[in-house]
Amino acid sequence: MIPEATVARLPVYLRALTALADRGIRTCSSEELATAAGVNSAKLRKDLSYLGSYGTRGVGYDVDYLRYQIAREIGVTQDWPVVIVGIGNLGHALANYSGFRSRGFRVVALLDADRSRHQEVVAGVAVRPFDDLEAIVHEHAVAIGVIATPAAAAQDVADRMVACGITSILNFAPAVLAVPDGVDVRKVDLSIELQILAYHEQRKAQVGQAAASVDGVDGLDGLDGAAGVGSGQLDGATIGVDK
Amino acid sequence: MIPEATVARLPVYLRALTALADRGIRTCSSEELATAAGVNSAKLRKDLSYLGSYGTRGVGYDVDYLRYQIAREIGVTQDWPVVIVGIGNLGHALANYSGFRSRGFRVVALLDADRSRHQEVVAGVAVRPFDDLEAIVHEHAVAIGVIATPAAAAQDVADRMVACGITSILNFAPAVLAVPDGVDVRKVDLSIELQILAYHEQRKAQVGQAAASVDGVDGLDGLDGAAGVGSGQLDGATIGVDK
DNA sequence: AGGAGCTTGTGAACGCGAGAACAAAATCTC
DNA sequence: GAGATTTTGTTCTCGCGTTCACAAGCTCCT
Ligand SMILES: NC(=O)c1ccc[n+]([C@@H]2O[C@H](COP(=O)([O-])OP(=O)(O)OC[C@H]3O[C@@H](n4cnc5c(N)ncnc54)[C@H](O)[C@@H]3O)[C@@H](O)[C@H]2O)c1
Ligand SMILES: NC(=O)c1ccc[n+]([C@@H]2O[C@H](COP(=O)([O-])OP(=O)(O)OC[C@H]3O[C@@H](n4cnc5c(N)ncnc54)[C@H](O)[C@@H]3O)[C@@H](O)[C@H]2O)c1
Repeated sequence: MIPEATVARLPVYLRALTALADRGIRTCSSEELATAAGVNSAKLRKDLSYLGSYGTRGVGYDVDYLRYQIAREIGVTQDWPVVIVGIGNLGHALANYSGFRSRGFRVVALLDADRSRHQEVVAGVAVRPFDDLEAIVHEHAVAIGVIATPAAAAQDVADRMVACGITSILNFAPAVLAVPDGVDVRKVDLSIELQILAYHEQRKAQVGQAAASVDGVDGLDGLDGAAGVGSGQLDGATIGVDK
Repeated sequence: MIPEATVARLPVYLRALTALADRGIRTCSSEELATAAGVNSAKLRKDLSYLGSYGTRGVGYDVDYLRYQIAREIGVTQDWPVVIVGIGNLGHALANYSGFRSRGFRVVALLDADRSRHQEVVAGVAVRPFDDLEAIVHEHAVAIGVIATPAAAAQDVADRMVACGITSILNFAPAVLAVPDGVDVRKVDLSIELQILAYHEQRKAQVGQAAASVDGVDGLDGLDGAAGVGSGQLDGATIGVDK
């Protein structure tokens, strides 16, 4: 129903609205909200129009009301239980991350295959054996799992998650996961982000060099609009399994 | 020159090729590589065609040769110096992450505004005062900066980075950064990823409910293809500043 | 050497998202 | 209360990315 690109921006709007509300602002125009969210106002209005007509012409949007509507549409008015698997460097950071709870997610369990970690308590939650996964998923009706294990273990963990009934996975391991239809996978991949930056960085350097060697000394004048403009942030799909 | 969507997938291909090489495979078809990378083979071939004709018809691609060509195109045959600012929970994990060095990036400095952290050494790199940023950037010719501070500090840190000459920023803070033209910003936002999953999760639940109430008892049979299919992973642009 | 069998590289069609532009609706002014 | 002003919601167009389908080209076998 709602385009995927719009769904990806709704959380940004939600955050911007929360920031406005925190500053005591009760009403805002599409222009203001768009600036706060880092998009242009036409796109913002079109995105919001998919949810319904929650604005008032000539006035703008009621911050709290719009916030609630977006939150409801995304589904973060309720609390989502989440399990994190792989409590190493990254898993610890995630477990300690306060942004989870404040945005509608609750870490109900931390799981790790390494026995020596089972004594530990991170952010008030005990680290438990990976084999407890099924019991926990059933007990708390967990639908969302986070994978922070090494890449080699990621597919196994995903398979186990799916077998337990988890239908949404956030994967931090640099591995391509195969999952059945109906299971969503999103990946967060630091190295890929850096490599994309490196690519553009290299191009800037090349253009600079070429301009310098053509113009003579200082090829930096005409570059402002030429380098790194207009490129969006979009990643390849990793959802479902392709046939 | 190369479409942005393709640039974002090249690192995935690179990783898949490395995995194949590690398994001793010297040659692969577009079909095999596409499967390993989680995309379809037509897209893979088109992506690779932007780099040149590095395959052999009837045979496929030489794994090592293609790997080198992609690495060269991305710019990871050279080493990129990187600074990380904000050595808290997440900053520690990033500093300890070995995937950096193995993929063409070298952490040359860890910076934090908090004095009490300046004694610390993480993964062999000392945590230094944030004010050392300029000296470090100049000394090591740093072009890429990583922000792992709280959201409130992110814009300040970005401004300082840009002032020092950094032209690529990877931002982990949940904040919209405004930067001048010519500076690339990519964001990694955990909460947004989770919220996108929550949205789809909620929709699955709604469809399940509707089907159950219409079909009578068990509405789960016909759902396989209906829920969470074909949705890609793409995020709103955060590059450059919009006017 | 020549044909059969693969596999790549690309032209063309299609669908989706971005952005501009405008009409509809609310408030404000007098 | 009527017109001016502001701001939303929507239509339309353009461009990009994905996918299909096939011709071009390489190898192997006979
Ligand atoms: N550290 C980072 O900043 C960072 C950044 C980007 C990506 N990553 C990726 O995130 C993942 C985790 O990184 P890390 O630095 O925390 O690694 P880590 O080695 O510190 O932690 C991995 C944890 O997973 C556990 N584990 C291993 N196999 C398991 C299994 N089958 N089931 C359950 N738990 C298992 C290990 O016991 C360990 O505690 C890796 O795939 C890494 O590539 C990490
Ligand atoms: N921890 C996570 O798993 C996680 C996940 C997603 C996003 N994030 C985001 O990443 C950021 C860091 O998270 P964290 O959990 O590591 O927070 P943290 O509070 O543990 O660490 C933040 C660090 O930044 C330092 N800092 C603050 N202001 C600074 C400044 N102006 N200059 C330099 N350093 C400064 C602080 O001293 C601290 O060491 C936050 O914006 C958070 O929202 C964290």
